[in-house]
Amino acid sequence: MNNSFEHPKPSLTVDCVIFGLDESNELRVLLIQRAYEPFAGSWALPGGFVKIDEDLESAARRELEEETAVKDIYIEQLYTFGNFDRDPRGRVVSVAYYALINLKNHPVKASTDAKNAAWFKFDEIPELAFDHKEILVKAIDRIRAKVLYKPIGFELLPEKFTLSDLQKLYESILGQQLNRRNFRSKMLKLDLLEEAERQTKVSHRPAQLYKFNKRKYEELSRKDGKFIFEIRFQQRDSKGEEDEID
Amino acid sequence: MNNSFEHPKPSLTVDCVIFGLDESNELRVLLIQRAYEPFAGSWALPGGFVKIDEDLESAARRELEEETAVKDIYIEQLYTFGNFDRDPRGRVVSVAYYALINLKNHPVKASTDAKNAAWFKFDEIPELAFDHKEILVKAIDRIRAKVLYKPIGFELLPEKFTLSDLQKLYESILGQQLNRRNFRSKMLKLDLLEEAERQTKVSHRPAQLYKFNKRKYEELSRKDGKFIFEIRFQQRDSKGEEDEID
DNA sequence: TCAAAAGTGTTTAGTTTACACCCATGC
DNA sequence: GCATGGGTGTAAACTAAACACTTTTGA
Repeated sequence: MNNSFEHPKPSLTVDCVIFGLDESNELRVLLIQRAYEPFAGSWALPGGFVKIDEDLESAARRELEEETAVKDIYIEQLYTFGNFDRDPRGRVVSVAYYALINLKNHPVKASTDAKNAAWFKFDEIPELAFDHKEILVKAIDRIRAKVLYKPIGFELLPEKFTLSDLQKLYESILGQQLNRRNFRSKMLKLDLLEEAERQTKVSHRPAQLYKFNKRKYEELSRKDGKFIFEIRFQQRDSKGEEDEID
Repeated sequence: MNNSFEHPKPSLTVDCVIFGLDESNELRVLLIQRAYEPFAGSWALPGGFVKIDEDLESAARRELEEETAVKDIYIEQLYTFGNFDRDPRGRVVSVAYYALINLKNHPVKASTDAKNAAWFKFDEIPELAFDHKEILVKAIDRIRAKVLYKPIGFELLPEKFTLSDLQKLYESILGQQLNRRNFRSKMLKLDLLEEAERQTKVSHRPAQLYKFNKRKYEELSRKDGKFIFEIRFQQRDSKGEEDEID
């Protein structure tokens, strides 16, 4: 392959918005602290330049692993940011990816190119380098919309989880309290959760653990034209808040 | 701005998937016939190289106008295609855009870089250059999904249209027959259509013409948390087809 | 008077919402 | 024995689906 076009070209980068859940089932995002200029010391999304012989998604994975040690995850393309003034170094177009990961399976440590890597709560996000705030906002919008009609939330949880874990996850992504009984019945009616064992060693009634049956979900999506995964609640003319007080 | 990064860079292009409706309310896509190598003579999506000081969306608009004379339309980013072997000339990453346009307001003519430009029905799409077939498929998937929860269909219609026009549009995008009475009542219940005059000079009962009230849609989307635009039909255990025979 | 498309209402089934109390465990 | 979160059922309101005949016009 020759690659000798005449005209000047933009540089091409990838950036990754990685979401994870913390111990209390709150959504967090993975940021790195930049080691080099521009924006040295600032927090930013992990990412970097695409190599000439590398697919975009591979580049995203590589940069993510290089900077945070997170690897072997499922990522999805978010959007491409290409305003001509978005990078002080010159014309840089960035293809953004996002992923939802299970925080426990993917320990984070800062490595090459990054001074530091850490998980941030949404309400504690610092100023970010470049237009990374805009990218992050777009990613949040995307998962908020997507979680309603695709079972992406399960990517964030360990293999076995309780319905309360799942509900807190939805509440955290949607930024909205959900009614417990309705959440449970809607989720169970989808018939995509398999019972595992019960919890042990909790100082309250032990909860049922479930596993998400991904295979079944995929079969239904393929075969059954009528099957729709949908988790959406509307709240009738919201006068009273929350779940009732017993 | 300096733009002197050392490493070799991919080239960056934009491609446009433009949808329009023909006289019989069938969906079509705008293709050009390439004037130059590679793939000279092949049909392809309109598009071309991004200039160094040009935003991505501007590039998409410029290329579209250069090749097809279509201009002043609302376009939206679709996806970025960057497999390293997608272009025989070397490494080329392409940011794809899509748009839905009203065919009558935007006459098409081939110009610079294109031998020819024409609207194709979905079942008559020829072999396309590069990975443009894949881009097109992704665009169709996108509008099929989006038309269910955003009123994008109206972009395809003239200002005033009948409910039958609108229904045919939905049927054409979704590839599915819809029940006329249910379609009408669902659409009217949204309360986003304004009555205009009636049809004249048709050799059957003249239909009511409507205009889409975009302002009202936007207000409701902003203010009313409960408001959801949704046009989706499920068909109960599909035994009988079509509308009943009178 | 015919052809062609517009227009309309109701019943039924299914889904969504709202809501309050008892249960099981560890400490 | 108490604190903590787990677990459950139902009635009422609403929404979606199915379905057949009459109307209006031009030719």
